[in-house]
Amino acid sequence: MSNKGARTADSEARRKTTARGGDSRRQDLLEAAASRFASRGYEGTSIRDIARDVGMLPGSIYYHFASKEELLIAVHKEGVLQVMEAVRKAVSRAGDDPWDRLTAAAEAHLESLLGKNEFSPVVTPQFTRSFDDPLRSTLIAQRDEYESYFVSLVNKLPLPPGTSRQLFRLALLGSLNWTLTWYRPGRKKPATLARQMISLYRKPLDTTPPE
Amino acid sequence: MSNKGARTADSEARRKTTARGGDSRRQDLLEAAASRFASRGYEGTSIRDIARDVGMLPGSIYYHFASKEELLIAVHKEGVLQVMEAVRKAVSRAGDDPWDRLTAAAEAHLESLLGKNEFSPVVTPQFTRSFDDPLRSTLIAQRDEYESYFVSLVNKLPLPPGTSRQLFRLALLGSLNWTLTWYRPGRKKPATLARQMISLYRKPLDTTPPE
DNA sequence: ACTCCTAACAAGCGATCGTTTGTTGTATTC
DNA sequence: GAATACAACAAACGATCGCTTGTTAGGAGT
Repeated sequence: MSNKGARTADSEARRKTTARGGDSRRQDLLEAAASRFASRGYEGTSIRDIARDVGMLPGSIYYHFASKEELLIAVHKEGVLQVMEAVRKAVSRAGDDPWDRLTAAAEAHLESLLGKNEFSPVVTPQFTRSFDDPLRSTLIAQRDEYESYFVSLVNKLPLPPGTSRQLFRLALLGSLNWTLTWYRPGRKKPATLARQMISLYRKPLDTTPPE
Repeated sequence: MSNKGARTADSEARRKTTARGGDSRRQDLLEAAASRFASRGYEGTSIRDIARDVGMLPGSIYYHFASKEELLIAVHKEGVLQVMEAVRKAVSRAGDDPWDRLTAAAEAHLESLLGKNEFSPVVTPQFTRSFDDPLRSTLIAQRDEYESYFVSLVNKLPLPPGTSRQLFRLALLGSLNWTLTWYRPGRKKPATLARQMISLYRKPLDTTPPE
């Protein structure tokens, strides 16, 4: 019970800043940056663009973030967090069957990737590709924490002997993530898409009779 | 030595320019731009970067290409052409079996995507995503010509009734193209990867007995 | 009341961006 | 040998880039 009251809690007090509303401007900046990064890319987005979106002068951003790069890292981190929480929650709602759990994860994954969430496109490794190594490693490390969750889901799957679980995971994630390039909202719900993609794997597509 | 027969071929003479080497500098520019675009992205690449790579002053590029955007379009076009030729040739070498033909196409696709070819990463739709509409439509139109070839290959496949051929095609291309984000050379050959990915679809992964 | 901190504004820094313009050496053509 | 076309150089244009600095209005804590 070493809760000493206000003395040790100065770090928490600093996070709330103005007491009412929290650091809402920081969140505004994160969202505006995520949206811009997702649609125009990192290099294609200027500090001035983001500032204009939130109604702030360019220089003022540097009160909240030390650099454009740190803003990117924060956006990426927030994105990983949001997707990971959505997936974890969906899996915990699913039953014990390993396929059901993987399906629930895929559904939640696609829903946050294609849904209203502006952060998730930034999280994709394809986004990370163009950076070089101090920054790149940081982003990959954040992302890996999420990806390893899929490893454990796939490992629990009863698969035919000789099947490469790693390859299956990468192939499935590829199919899912690739929807970002062609999906148009309205046609089919993301969750439906995810379920259908998984069932493509479960059932055999080859109808030619073995001899 | 002075070939006199080139009387009527002034259009061809114009393409070769200096007679020795053809328009080799234009090709140099295309390759340098492709390599930069692939590794740093379009916005992350400056005209000065490309000029330095080929040993030329920045302004000189504008003798060969009217703008940075036209250079991108030319790079993209060349990339589509190279991949399409490789795939067409591979398919024509394959037999009549629809699965064999699709497998051959996937192998060639992955080989040029992951191999030494610097152009192919630029061709991926993920690269196209961040541009806006006059340019974006141009690139997508170039790419669609290639993608429609896969449509015809998948359409010839004997699939179980009720299977969405469109979804299967998109899922497969997703798995293949996503390798760009995780593949590291040396571990496994691209062609092997392609074959294994297709076989993931052909055989059922679900081993739970139906009741 | 008095500090102190927060969160922003205002202005501008040097660097780099895509692009333009004028010029020049060098082959090719007549 | 003169005229032409090619393929590049040299220099700079205005715009925009990420970022820095100095300042200020207004709450919060004591």
